[in-house]
Amino acid sequence: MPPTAGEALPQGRPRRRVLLPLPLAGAYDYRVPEDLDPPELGAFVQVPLGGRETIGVVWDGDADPNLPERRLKNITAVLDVPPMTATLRKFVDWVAAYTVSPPGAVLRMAMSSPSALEPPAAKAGWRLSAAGRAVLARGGKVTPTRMRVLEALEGELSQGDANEAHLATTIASAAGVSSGVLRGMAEAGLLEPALIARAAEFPVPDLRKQGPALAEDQQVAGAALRQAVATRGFGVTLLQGVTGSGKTEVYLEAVAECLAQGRQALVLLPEIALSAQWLERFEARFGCPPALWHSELGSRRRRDTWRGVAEGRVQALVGARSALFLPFPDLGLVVVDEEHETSFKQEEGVIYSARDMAVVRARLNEAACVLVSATPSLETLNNAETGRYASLNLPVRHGGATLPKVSTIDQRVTPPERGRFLSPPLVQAVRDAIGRGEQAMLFLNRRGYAPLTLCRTCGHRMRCPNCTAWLVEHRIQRRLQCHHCGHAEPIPPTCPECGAEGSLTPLGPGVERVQEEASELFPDVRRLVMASDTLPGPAAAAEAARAIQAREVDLIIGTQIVAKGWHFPHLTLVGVVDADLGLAGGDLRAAERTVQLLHQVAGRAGRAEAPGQVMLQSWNPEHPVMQALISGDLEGFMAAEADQRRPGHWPPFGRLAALIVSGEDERETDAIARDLGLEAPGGEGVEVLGPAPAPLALLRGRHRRRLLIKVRRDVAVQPILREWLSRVRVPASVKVQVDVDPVSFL
DNA sequence: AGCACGCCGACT
DNA sequence: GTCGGCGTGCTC
Repeated sequence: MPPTAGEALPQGRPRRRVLLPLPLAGAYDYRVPEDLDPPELGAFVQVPLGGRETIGVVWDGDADPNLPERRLKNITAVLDVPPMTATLRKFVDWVAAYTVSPPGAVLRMAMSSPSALEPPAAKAGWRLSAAGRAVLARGGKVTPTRMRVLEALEGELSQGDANEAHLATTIASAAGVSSGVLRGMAEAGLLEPALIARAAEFPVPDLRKQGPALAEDQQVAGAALRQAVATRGFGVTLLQGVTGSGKTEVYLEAVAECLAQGRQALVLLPEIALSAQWLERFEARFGCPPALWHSELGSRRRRDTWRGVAEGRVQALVGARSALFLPFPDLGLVVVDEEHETSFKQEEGVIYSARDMAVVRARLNEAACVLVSATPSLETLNNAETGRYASLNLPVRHGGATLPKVSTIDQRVTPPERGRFLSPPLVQAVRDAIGRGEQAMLFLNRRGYAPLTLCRTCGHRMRCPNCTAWLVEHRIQRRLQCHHCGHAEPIPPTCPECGAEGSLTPLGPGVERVQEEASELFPDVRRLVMASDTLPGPAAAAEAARAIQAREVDLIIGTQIVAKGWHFPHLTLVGVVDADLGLAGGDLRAAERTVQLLHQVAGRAGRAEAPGQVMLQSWNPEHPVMQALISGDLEGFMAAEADQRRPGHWPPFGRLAALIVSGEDERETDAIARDLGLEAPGGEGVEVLGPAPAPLALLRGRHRRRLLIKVRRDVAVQPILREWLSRVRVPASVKVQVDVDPVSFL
C-alpha cells in the first residue's frame, strides 16, 4: 500500500547483514537501495567498504536496528551466482566458532578466489544481425550457400532463442559450408560478432560401467558403504584395510551410489599433486576423470570448477582440504582417504583439520562420511571403538598378494661403514632383489644431501638466520637451504666463524647422499630419486610412476612422498635407512606417526605375486614402534598408545588447544606470552602449560612462544579461549594464533 | 585484507 | 622545503 498523507512514512530501506571475506569480528550491515530487489540469504553481493568495492555474502541474522541510517552504505549489486546454501553458511559459522577464528576469514576459504565469482568465460562467436533476420523474414537476394547459414542459425542451432550466438565451427558444420562463407557474410553485415557465455563442461561419470572385479570382503564392505550412502542421512564409517587391500575400489562403490542418488561426491586426498595413479583408478571405474581442486589450479580452471560445483554440474570432485569449502548444492558423500595424514591439518591462517571438518560438513549436509586408512589415527580409532563411527575392515591384500615380511637391522650389530648409511645386510638385500629382476626402494624421510654442515676446526654449525633450524645441504643445487623458510645460500668455501678452509663437513644423510652411496654400490642399477624437489609437479610424479611401472627403474630412493598410496607391482624390497628418525623430540604423537609412516612405506612392497620384504635400519630395534611393525600388530600398538594417553586426559581422551604467540621482537613476544600466562584460565578439568619457547622458537624471523591448554573432553574449550584472549591486550606487532586440536607440536 | 592517515630521511 | 617509507587502525 503506498503511503498517503498523514500516515507515518515507511521506515527506511531494508537492511541486510553482509559477511565479508575479511578477518573482521562479524558481518556488516548494508542498505538495499530502491533500484535493487532485496537479495536473499546467501546471495553474493558487491558492497562498498572503506572506499573500495568488495564481494560479500548476505548472512543470517538480523541487521542492527541501532546502527544510524547515515552510517549505512548501499549494496552495489547482486551477483549472478547461485547463492551460498544454508548448509555452507552454517558450516562457515561452525568452523569459525570451533577454530576461534573470525567468520570472514573462514568465508574467504569458501570464496576461494575472487575470479570464481566473475561471469563464466565467454568465447567469440557469431549470431544473426538485424539484416540477416530481415533476409529470413522478408526474403532477399543471397546466395543459396549463405541462405543455408541463415536457416541453420534460425533453425536447428537455436532451440528457442534465434538470437543465440554460436562458434564459427559449429555454424559452418551445421550449414555444411566453409568458415570463409561466414567471414564473407559478416562483411556483408548478415552476421554480427557476439560472445557465447559457455559454461565449462564436466564429463559425466558412467554409472553403468563396471569397475575391476572385487574380492568377497571388498564386495561386503562396498555394499555396506552403498547402504550408508543410500540412507541419505549423516553417518561416519571408518574403512580400515591393510595396504594393498583395495580400499579405493571399495569406496568408489560409495561414490557410485552417491552419484546414482543424484547427489555430489567429494573425495579428499592428502597430496592431490601426487595422485596420478588415483586418477587412473577413478577413470577406470567411471570412464572419465573427476573434477579436481587444489591450490595450484589456474584461475580459469578454478572459476570453471567452482561454478560447475555451485551449479551442480560437477558430480564427483577430488581435492585437497580446501575443497571442503566448495559450494556443493547437494553433497551426499565425503571421503577422506589416508585420514591419518597430518597434511589434512591446515597450519596457517584459519588452523583446522580437514578430516574433522569433513565430518562436520557431512553432518550439516546429511551426507555420508567415509574415513579411509590402513593406519587410522588414534582419534578415529577411538571414535570407532566407542561406536560413534561405524567400522569396516579389509584384513587381507587382494589379488593373492601377501603382506610383506618386516625385519629390523640392528645398527649396533651390523653398522654401515664409516661415513656410509647403508648397512651390509641391506646392501645385500638390495643386490639380491634387483638380481632377481625385482625393484627395490630405499626410504629416508629427509630431503637434500646432509641435514647438518659442521666446521671440523671450530665446531661451528651452519644455521638459518630466520629459524631455529640447521641449514640442509642440497648438493645438486650447491646450496644450503632452510626447510622452514625460503632461505638459501651458497655453500661457503671457508667457515664463516673461524675462516678455516675446506673444513666444512656434511653430517648425516639425506636422500641425495643415499643416492650417491647407491651410485657407488650399484653403479649399473637404474636409480630414481623421488622427493618433493625432484618431482616438482603432478606431471613429473605421473611420469615417475609410469617409469617405475614400466620397469625402467630398478631402485627408488625417496622421501615420505613414496609412502603415499603408490602401486608398484614389481617392487619387493623396501629398506628404511633411518627408522628411528621420527622418534626423537618430545612430540605426543611421535610414535603414532612413525608407525603410520613406516607402515605406509612398508606397504609399497610386495603388492603383486612376488612376496615383499621390509628392512628397518634401527639403533633401537626393541622400541615398541619397531616391534609393532615387525609383528604387524598395529592394533595392539595403538591400544598401548591409548593406555598411555588416557590417564593424563591427553587427546583423544581430552582436548588440547595451543596459543602460538609470535613477533619479530623477542622481548615483546615474551612479554605478551607472559601476560597470557598470568591470565591463564583455571578451574575443574582445565590445565594450562607454558608459556614455553615453541619447538621452532624462531621461524621466518619471528620469535615464537607457546601455551597449551588441556581440558577434559566434556569441557568446551572455545568459550574459555575466547574469554582468555579478551583479557589480554595484544599489540599489532604480536600475533596470537589459536590452534584447536593441534597435531603437530612444532 | 586493503587503504587510509600519520610521523621522520633523500630529493626536485 | 616536499615525496615517500611503511607502522597503526578502521572499514557497515
